[in-house]
Amino acid sequence: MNSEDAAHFDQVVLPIQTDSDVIKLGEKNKTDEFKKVIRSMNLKVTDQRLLILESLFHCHKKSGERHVTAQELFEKVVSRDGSLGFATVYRFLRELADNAIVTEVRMGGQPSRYELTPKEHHDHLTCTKCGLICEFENDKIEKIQLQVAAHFGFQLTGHVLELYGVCPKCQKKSNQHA
Amino acid sequence: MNSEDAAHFDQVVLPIQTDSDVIKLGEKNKTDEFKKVIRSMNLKVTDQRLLILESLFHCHKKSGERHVTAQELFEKVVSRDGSLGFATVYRFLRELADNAIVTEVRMGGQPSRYELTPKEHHDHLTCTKCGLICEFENDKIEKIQLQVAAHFGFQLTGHVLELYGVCPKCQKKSNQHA
DNA sequence: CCAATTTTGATAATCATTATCATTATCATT
DNA sequence: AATGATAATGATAATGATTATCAAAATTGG
Repeated sequence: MNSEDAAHFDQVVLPIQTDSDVIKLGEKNKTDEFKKVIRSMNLKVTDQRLLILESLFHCHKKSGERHVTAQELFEKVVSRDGSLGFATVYRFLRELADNAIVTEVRMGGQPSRYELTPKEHHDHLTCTKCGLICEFENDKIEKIQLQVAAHFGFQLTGHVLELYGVCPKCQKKSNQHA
Repeated sequence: MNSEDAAHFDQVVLPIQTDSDVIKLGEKNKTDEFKKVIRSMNLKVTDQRLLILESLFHCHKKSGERHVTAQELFEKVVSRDGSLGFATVYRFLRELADNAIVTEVRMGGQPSRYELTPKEHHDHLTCTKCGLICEFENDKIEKIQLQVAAHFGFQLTGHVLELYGVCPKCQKKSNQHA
């Protein structure tokens, strides 16, 4: 059930947004690009991995689905290849995260979400009720961080800023219940 | 293979203000104070809960142990009362967190850590070489965070800001080696 | 002290994630 | 194209943190 499904993925071709993609795709042969990505991690190219990358990339273009859980991704992928095991998805996602191709967002209590690593750094605002993630970026915060580090004599190498709150939808819900 | 990471992760070195505690203790009768805290949550006073609060407070005073996991706290507490079940610790910690008496810090993948909620919020600046943690606090960042949340219609409930860098000592070390 | 209500502790259940391992697939080299 | 060394897969069991369950024990207002 492996190699002949290649044609099968091709119907997923969508317009490409070049803003923040790590994986740059030529119009014609994205499969070749995905293969390069996989080889760049010193891994072997398999149909499963291509399918997973394909799905990830597909999500990446839809603004509401940019941060996927392993389960969600697994479901997407299984609908196209029913024999693909979820362990494969988890394993490959970890590999991708280790190689900084995807970024893992861990929100305590809720399952990790993954996104294709964007070129431009951004932080996250996460809903603690439903897991919705909004991305934002704020120059002022970045600058102050540098100042803080400097104040302690630190050489800043990275940071994690995660805001937690309740999204508008969930606020409405809890108001109704009350 | 996890517990030693946790230990070195938690060595907080900088300014610790014990007067900013939520629980104000008279020198003599802290038990009475703990009872008030418990009753303020509409819960009944039990020996277990007193012991847990006692232990939490004890940790709070030692700079290296401010952020405890439920397991760590359970172990401390069990050494004093062998019959105390860990479910009780988890339950009570959640109760305390719901009532904002303790603050839960969830760091992706790792078990939640709890600390007595300090009046003044602080963030962490962590050395990636030696694990040194400096606490800091910055009003500007806090305000911007509120603005960001408001912009998305979120009701902000918490945040994690972790800066990563190399501390002065480790900078010197790596200079010597080079 | 008593009765109504909580709390406790032992245990089982969840849920996300990992590890295991026999089977199958990949790919550099024939 | 065939081979074989190595890596990947998928089914399943294992793990680890946290929750739920529930009978027995403890608390507290009256």
